[in-house]
Parts: sequence; C-alpha cells; structure tokens
Amino acid sequence: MTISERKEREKELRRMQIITAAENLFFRSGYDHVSMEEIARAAELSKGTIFFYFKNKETLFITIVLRGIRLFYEMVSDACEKYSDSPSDQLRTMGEVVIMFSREYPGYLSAIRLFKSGRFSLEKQSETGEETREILQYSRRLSGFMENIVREGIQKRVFRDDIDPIELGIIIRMLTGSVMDINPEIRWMLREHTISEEKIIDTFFTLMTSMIAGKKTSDINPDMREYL
Amino acid sequence: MTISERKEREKELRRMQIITAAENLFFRSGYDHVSMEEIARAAELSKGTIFFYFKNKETLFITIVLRGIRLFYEMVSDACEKYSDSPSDQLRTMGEVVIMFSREYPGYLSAIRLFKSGRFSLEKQSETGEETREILQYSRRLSGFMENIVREGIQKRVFRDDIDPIELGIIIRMLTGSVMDINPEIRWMLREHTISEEKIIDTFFTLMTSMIAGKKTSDINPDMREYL
Amino acid sequence: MTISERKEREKELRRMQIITAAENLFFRSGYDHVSMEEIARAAELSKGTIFFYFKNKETLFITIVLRGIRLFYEMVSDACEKYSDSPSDQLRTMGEVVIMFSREYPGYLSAIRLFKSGRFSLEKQSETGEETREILQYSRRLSGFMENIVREGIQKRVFRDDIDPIELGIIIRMLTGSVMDINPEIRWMLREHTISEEKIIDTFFTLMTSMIAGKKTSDINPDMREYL
Amino acid sequence: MTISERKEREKELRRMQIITAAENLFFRSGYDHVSMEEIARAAELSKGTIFFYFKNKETLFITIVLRGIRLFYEMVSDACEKYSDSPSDQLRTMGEVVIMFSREYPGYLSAIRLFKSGRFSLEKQSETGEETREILQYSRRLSGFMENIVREGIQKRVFRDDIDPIELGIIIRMLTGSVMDINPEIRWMLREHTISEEKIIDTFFTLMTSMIAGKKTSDINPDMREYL
DNA sequence: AATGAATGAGGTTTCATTCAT
DNA sequence: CATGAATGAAACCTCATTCAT
Repeated sequence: MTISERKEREKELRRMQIITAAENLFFRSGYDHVSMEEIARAAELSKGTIFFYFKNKETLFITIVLRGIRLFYEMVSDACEKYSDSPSDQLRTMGEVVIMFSREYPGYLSAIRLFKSGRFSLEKQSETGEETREILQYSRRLSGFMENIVREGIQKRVFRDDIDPIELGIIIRMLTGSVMDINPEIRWMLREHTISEEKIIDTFFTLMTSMIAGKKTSDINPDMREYL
Repeated sequence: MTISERKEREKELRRMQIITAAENLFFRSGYDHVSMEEIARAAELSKGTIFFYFKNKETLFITIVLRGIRLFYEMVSDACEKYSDSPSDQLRTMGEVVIMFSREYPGYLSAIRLFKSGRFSLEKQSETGEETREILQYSRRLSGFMENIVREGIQKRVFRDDIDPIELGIIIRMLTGSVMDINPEIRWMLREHTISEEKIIDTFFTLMTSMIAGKKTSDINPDMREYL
Repeated sequence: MTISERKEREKELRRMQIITAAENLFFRSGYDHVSMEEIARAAELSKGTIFFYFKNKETLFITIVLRGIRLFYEMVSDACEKYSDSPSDQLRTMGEVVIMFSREYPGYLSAIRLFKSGRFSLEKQSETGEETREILQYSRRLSGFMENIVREGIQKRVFRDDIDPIELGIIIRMLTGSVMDINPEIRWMLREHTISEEKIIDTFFTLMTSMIAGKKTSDINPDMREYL
Repeated sequence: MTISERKEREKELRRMQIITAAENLFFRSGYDHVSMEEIARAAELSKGTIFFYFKNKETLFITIVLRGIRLFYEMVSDACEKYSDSPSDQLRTMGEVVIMFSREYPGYLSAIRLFKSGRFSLEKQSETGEETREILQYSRRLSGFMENIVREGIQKRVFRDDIDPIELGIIIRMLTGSVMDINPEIRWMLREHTISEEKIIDTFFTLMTSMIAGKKTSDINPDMREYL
C-alpha cells in the first residue's frame, strides 16, 4: 500500500507545484494576462501535464480561489476558537483576521474578488461544479460565524438591540468587506496623509465598536425581544 | 466656419454612437467577452472606423469609465449644492446618491471597479494618459467633497471630535464604498431574509450617523472605554 | 461602381486561391491529415486569412464538396441537353459522364463520398447550413434527371415495364453509383487481367442496357399502368 | 504447461476485451473521433495496456477490419458450401449474404471501406504488415468464389457467354458492391417512396439474374471458347 | 473619413505515444 | 503484465490591430 501512497503523495506534490506556479503568475499579472504556456514553463512541466491535472484554465483558477477561501476560513475559525470571550472582542478579532488576510494574501483576495465578480459563473457549471460548491460552502460558514457573534452580542446585551440582529449581521459583513477592500485609491490617500494602514484599521474598529455598542434596555424595540 | 462646425458635430456624434454601442456590450458581457468586431457591428460602423476614433480597445473602455465617473460626479455635486444644510444630512444625501448610482448605473459601476482593479494600469500610460488623468481628477474632487463634509461636521461640533477628521473622512469613504458594493452574495442573503435593499441601506445610514455623531463623553459604554 | 466590383473580384480570387490550395492538399492527403496551417502556407496566405474566408475547416471542406457536386451536375446537365434522343442512349451518356467524372476528378469524388458518409452531419448545422442545403439541392436534381430518363423510357416502351419504374430508377442509381466507385481493389483486378477501364465500363453498360430493355407489353403489371 | 496455457488464454481474453470495446466505439463514432483514452476506459483497462496489446491505434483498427473481413468470408464460404446447386442460385445466395452482412454488421462494413479508402496505406507498412497481408488474402479468396461461380455458370451454359467471363465476374463484383453500399441517400429515397430494403434488393437480383441469363450458343464469341 | 481585408501572435485544448515503476 | 503520469507536437480558432484604398 505504501507504493500507491507514495504515488498519491507525488501526484499531490505535482498539483501543488502547478498551483504554486499558477498562483505566482496570476497574482502578479492577473488571470487574463497569464497563459497556460507560461504556467507550464514556470512549473517546469509541459503544457500537456498542466491539462492533465486541471481540465481548464478556469478550473485551475477556481482551485486557487478555493485554496484562498479555505485559508481564510482556517484563519477565522482558529481565531474564533481562541478568543471565545466577549462578542466585542470576537468581532475585533475577526476584523483583525480580515485585515491580516488582506495584507498577507492580497493575491488570494483579488482572486476571490474576480471569482465573485460573475466573470466565471454559470456556463461551465458541470465542469467546475465540485470546487464551486465547496467555495459556496465556506462562504456560508463564514457568514455563520458572523451571525453567531452578533446573536451572542445581542443576547449578552453588549450589542445594541434596537436593530434587527439579522440586519446588523449583514451590515457588519458589508463593513468588514469594505475593510478587505482597501483598494489602491484609498491606499494612495493614506500615503498622501502619511497614515498607516494599521492606524486606519484600528480607528475603523473603534468606530464600529462604538456604533454597535449596547443601548439602555428601555429602548428595546419590542419586535426584537424574541432574539434576546 | 459653419462647415467645419458641422463636421465637428458629426464627429462628436460618431464618437457617441460608438461609445453607446460599446457601453451596452461591455455592460452586458464584460470587457473581455466583447470584441471590437461586435462593437463595430453594434455601432453600424466598420472596425477600422472604431480604431480611427479610439486608438485602442483599452482607450475606448477607459473613455466609458470616464463617462461613468463624470456622471457620478455630477450627481454628487448636484446633490451637495441643493442640500447645504447640516453635515449629517449632507452625508446621508451623499449616501443616497451613491446608492442611486449603483442601482441606476450598475454597468458604469462595475466598469469603474474593473478600471480600479489594476487590470489596465501602467504599461500603456502614454496612450491613455489623457483620460486616465481626468479620471483621477474626478476621483480627487469626490474625495474633496467628503473631506469638506467631515471638516464642516467637526467644526460645527455635530461630528465626534475624538477622531482625526482626515481618518474619519477616509473611513467614511470606505464605508460608502461598501454600500456601492452590495455584491451578489449580500444580495442573496437579503433575499433569503426578505429584507429589501432600501431597508438595509436605511439602517446602514442610521447606524453610520450615530457612529459619527458627536457624543457626550459621559455616555460612553464602560466596556468600550478602552477603545476611545 | 467599378471600384467595388474590382474588390469583389479580388475577394473571389482569394477564395479561389484558398480553395485551390485546400483542394490539392485534401485530395492528396485526406481531410484529417491536412491542417489549416498547411493550407495557409500552400495558399501563401496567413492562417487568419483562411479563417476570415471560411469560418471552419469543415466549412472549407464542404465548399469544396459543393464545387465538386456542382461540377458534376454541370457535366450531367450539359450531356443531357445535347443528346435528347432515346432513353437508352441518354442512360449510356449519363454513365459515360459518371465515368469521366470519376476519372477526371477522383479527388472530388472521394470528397463527396466522405461528406455523404455521415462524418460531418448534424452537429454544426447552423454554421454550414447554406452549403449543405445547396449540396442537397444538386443531389435531388441529379436524381430528377435519372427519374426522367426512366419515366421516358417506360413511356416510349423501350424500358421493361414489369418493374415498378421508381424501383427501376433507384436501382439504376445504385448501379451508376457502383461505376463511380471503381475502387482500388477492382482497379487492381483490372490491371492483373489487363483489361482497360474503358472496356469494362463499355461492357457494363451493354449489360445494363440489355437488362433494362423492354419486354412484351402483355407482361405489364397492371398496377404499374399509371406510370405509362 | 497448464500454467502458461492459462496465461495464453487470459491474454487472448484481454485482446478480445479491447477489440470489443474499440469496435463499439469505432462503429458508433468513426475512427478519428475515438481516442485511445476512451477505448481504455471502455475496456476497463489502462491506456498503457492497450498499447501493450496493440502497437498502434492503427494496428488496433486494422485488427478489427481483419475480424470483419474474416467474418464476411465465413458467411460467404458457409453459404457456398450449402447451396452447391445452380450457379444462378449460388449468385443469388451470395447476394443475400452480402446484404445480410451489410445489414447485420454495418460497422464492419464501413471499417472495411475506410481501410480500403487508402487512408492507412503505405507509410507504416512494416508495423501493420501482418494483418494487412491477411486482409488481402481474404479479399483474394472472396474474388475466387465469385470467379468460380461465373466460370461454372458459363460452362453449364446458364450464363450468357457473349461476355468475357472475367469481365462478367468483375462486373458482378461491382454490382454486389453497389448493393452493400446502400448509402443514406438511397435509403432516404426508399423511405420517401415507402419501398422496403428487402423489396429493392429482391428486384435488384431479379434484374441481375435476367441480365446474366444465357443466350443462344450460336452467338458465342469465338474468342471466348477457351473458357468453356 | 471610412472601409474591411489581411495579419499573425497567441489562446486553449486534444491525444497518440512513451516509460519508469 | 499493468499502470497512468508525462510529454509535446499539432490541432483549431480568436482577435486586436494595421494599412492600402
């Protein structure tokens, strides 16, 4: 059995070799500016081999997206396990993870963004279905984390309860999204005012926390009682 | 002179004819999936003519981006002129413009996003320089609007003053960006919970306003003190 | 108008240039063993130009098939006009045309055969529809010629009338087909016995004529009267 | 010895397994549209194994052709043994076999036709020599059958003797060939006139028999006397 | 100013065949 | 014997761009 295991391992190695090469190129030049030929050269394999491992350029890319989202998920889920204290802290932790990810792996980030832009969506469902489905799963689980934090925050009366918790959850998601999305323009503004990314993000979370912070119970919207 | 004027007018007309055709196609199918051939057919002109008016496919696209950002700028500046009341209201007004734009002109929005994604950046500077520069100008002016609102808000003591106004401006920009970016995923979540886009956006601005609003220091939630 | 006419003529010339080059290669090596690259080289044009004139390798091939069948049709129709004498003679004339074609243009012949073999049929209907339809038209008209001869032969009581004229027509088509199909094997046999193709074909038509020749009218199958 | 025998048997089994799979695919989709990969999958073996048993895709195909022609030969030779009666009946019998084969094994038929079309001929002689030679042998033996019938028919004075028996033999071969070749076009005509294939073939042989039937001996061509 | 034929580099993909294990 | 990973040549096709008219 060890022999087939070794083969399995080697095959996985080759896959990684290809993925790594492809990642570098995609991250540097963008999906459209990279050819399978280049990927092959970078991986020191033949073009045919690339197509042996990945049916498509698209499939290869989506595999990378999947890797990215999986990585992000691990980071989030690790962080959530450690700090199971106050919802506020969890939220900030989550935000920190988001920022870390967006700084450490900007390539993955823009890959994920391209994937979600609708560029790849529906046509070739059958071919890439496997990975696509998995990506959606992770997305949903990530949403779950967020919702849990919000629900807990409201239950524990540390988050304001005059807002539908679901809406609050969604808005927090939107906001965190905006943090990940520190685009070149913003970056340029920061440079111009010599403000570090760390600083702005810190301020951002300070504001967000204060925004979410709890209110007196007398203000509680009766419709929302059920969530408490 | 009238004869050259007519020619000028006709030339401008042709340009518009092309831009309109290209817009429709780009907005429907995305930059990469539209060929110059198609654009020519849609504009009822020949491929050569397209290249006579636009050096490049890229230049043509950037021209459209410019149109989009100009349109956005007009909307914002119109809105700002009319409602020159309280900074809070101005802010909300601005948000509303943002949302209106993103709903009325989603095509321009994603064109702008693609442009800012770094896909078109540096290589062909010289060729597209003209338009690119203008786009940047509008971007900067838009930032200016925001900064003014924030500055005014702080001066009038309606915005919190415990935050660097520049940072506050940037963060507000980030947040408004996140609203424009109501992506498919968020949209899907909204549908699942039967929450309308209008509702979520209204809530969003309510929250944002409260976040930015000036506070008496005595109101601070003790749990949150550390963040201030 | 002369200017656009000239352009038209030149375009037609290019088409012919390509067709001629492709024909030579297809006839020499067979459809699958010829690449568009080769055709381009042979036509002294770029690959792109070939695809500008012909959407497909398939379309190019079918155009050649159409040329072949058109040529065949002209030959047949010319011959039929000249010799409007006895049906028997018409039949023999037709046979002679068939043989001439199969000897002069064996390339076209096998192209037509490949086309009819079902290799190209249904998948890309829309793309090659135009030519395909025309090919079918010619085929049908050719069948018409044959049917007319047979009908006339029966009416003039020079063909046997104890056979359903429709069946007779079909069989004659099958037989003439077999003449066109003098394949390598048969050819090899002829060489081995030092019999010329002319000789065997002459004999063939002698036999066929005697086979088709009329019978006493008393034998007429009553069911067939209507055709007379 | 039993052990090597078993191995031998198993090897033969594998061969058949491959041939059967390949046949099905070739017959369904045509030589060029079937890949070795597909064959391997269908045979539930690996690609490498296919190449172990058959040097080539071509060799594999030719093996199938050989199978087809062998099968045809068996059918003909069986039929000839049983009905050793009159040459006319033998001829009809032979025709019936031809038709049966073309209806029962259309796949083999078109494989044989492809093989004879010159597609595979000369280049790789050395590699496929063995099978090719055997195919030729069977072909020749089949011709022999035909020639014998004709010779006997003439000797027994039931076939016309005003025709060179060799020529007659060849023509009969051509004709029988035309029956095998009931191509889609003819088939379509038959359907349109609601004539069954059986009917047309019956009529065909009726006509052929009458065509071949004997003449008065006084008409005998003196040159042909030697054959009698 | 307008045309559209011509280009050719580049893209993705397929597949027969080899070979180390 | 059997496997299947690896190869790489060659296939078909697209399209932005140029240029003579």
